[in-house]
Amino acid sequence: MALRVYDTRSREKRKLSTLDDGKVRMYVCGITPYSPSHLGHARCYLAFDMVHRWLEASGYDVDYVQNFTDIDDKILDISDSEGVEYSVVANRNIDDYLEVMDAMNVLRADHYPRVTDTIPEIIDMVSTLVDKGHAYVGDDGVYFEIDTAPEKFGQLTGQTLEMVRAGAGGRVEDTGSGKRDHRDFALWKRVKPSEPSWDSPWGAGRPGWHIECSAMSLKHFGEQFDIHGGGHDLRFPHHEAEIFQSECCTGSEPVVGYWMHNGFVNVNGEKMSKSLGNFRTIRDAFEHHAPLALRYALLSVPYRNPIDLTPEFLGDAAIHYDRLVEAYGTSLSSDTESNSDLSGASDRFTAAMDDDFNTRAAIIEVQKVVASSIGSDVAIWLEEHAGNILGLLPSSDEVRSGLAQIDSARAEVAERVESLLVEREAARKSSDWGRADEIRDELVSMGVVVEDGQDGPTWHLA
RNA sequence: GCACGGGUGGCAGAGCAGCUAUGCAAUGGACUGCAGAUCCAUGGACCCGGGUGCAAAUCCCGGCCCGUGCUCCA
Repeated sequence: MALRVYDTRSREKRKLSTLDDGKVRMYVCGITPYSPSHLGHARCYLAFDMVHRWLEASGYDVDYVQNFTDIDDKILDISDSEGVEYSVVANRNIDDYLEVMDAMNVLRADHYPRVTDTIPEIIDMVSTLVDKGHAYVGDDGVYFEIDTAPEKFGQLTGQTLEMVRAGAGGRVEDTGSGKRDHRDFALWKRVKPSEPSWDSPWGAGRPGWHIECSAMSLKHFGEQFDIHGGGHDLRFPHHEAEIFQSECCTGSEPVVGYWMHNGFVNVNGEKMSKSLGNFRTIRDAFEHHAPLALRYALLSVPYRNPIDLTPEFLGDAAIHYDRLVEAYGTSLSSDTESNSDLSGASDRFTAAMDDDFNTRAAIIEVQKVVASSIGSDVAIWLEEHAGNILGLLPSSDEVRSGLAQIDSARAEVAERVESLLVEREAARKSSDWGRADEIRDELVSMGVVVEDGQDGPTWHLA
């Protein structure tokens, strides 16, 4: 039994083997905070939160770094139009991000470095690349020269230099004017005096898009680390650019042991994007779905597969989530054991998670336990597996206080309900269905649902 | 065009050589004044064509179709 992780670079699941035994250094590309977080972000950071939790549950000491790209063209566009500092826009959206992630039980990373706090390290890295001949200074910035390390090209996407040359077509002219080759990419962009900028040996400017991740991972982890995560779309060019920058700077390779990429979110079968008008923020989704029900939905498909968030899919997840919480609550207040085979469920759960974090298969084990048993041992099992590992449960205190609230709400109406039910049973006995249904309607209007069973009626709050 | 990932029952979605996936929906039954809930049971699938195996959704070859990427993107 060993954890196997799919690595985009080698295109296979490999047994996890880390640089230091028992320790995992994990870097995940964070957000560019130019807008409120959307469902694609939810999928990505929920996936890596799950990875984080499973690694720790498996006994690893995890050092988890996730950056904020807090200076960028889109942030500047927004701050210009609002007439505020770029940091106002960035901080507002970072706060939004952390809030919605907290609501979905995402554990905090150990470090959230920002580009604007990493400028000296970025400048050092660019300087080294220039000194080593991997980068050159053009008239509008500093560029990495792909032809100095062509063997590193295509490690994550399988593309060759020729393919990208052919495929880029008309877009070539739009990219930096100082490039010698369109496949080269910017390390440092010289900017207009009116824009926020930092001094550098190449003039005032700001970092290119890819360099911050290389600089931050080098700063926090050193020359090599174990897991690098991010969205599927970042494989090229962003992550391939990181390989160039990091490995050419330090000379150590591979910079990353396992490249992990999560699949995309579709909405009703279409890729979620602003141009299609089906772009949804996490906050909007909270209007219709409990944060943890949303988490349930997003974890119920293996992280590498695309996921289509249709109303039916989200509705199913909400049903399962409610059942899970109910079973947990009932089990919490039980003082007898279920006598069911929980160790078999544990084994299958572990095997599923060890197989490249197959949360779908793991959740099925949770569903089976939820469906089949109630007991104090079930409460403990659910708390560990559905709660601590998958992060799908509110805390036991929250569940208990939720139950207590329901109890007190029940107690408030209990007397009235019981007397109405007595009256209704009398009506039913004399086959006065009109009167019986009238009383049931009255109870419904009080928010009480009546269910007739073999041993007489039972009721609960809607 | 090139690269990568896919095509599984009504729907969603695992499995990736042999053993009921699962959930929702459906059907039959129990219960039932009606409703609801619950319980039991049942049917139903692996894109097409070849190949290798005792055995193929699962491996190989060839098609067809879909998604994503190819310098905004998690």
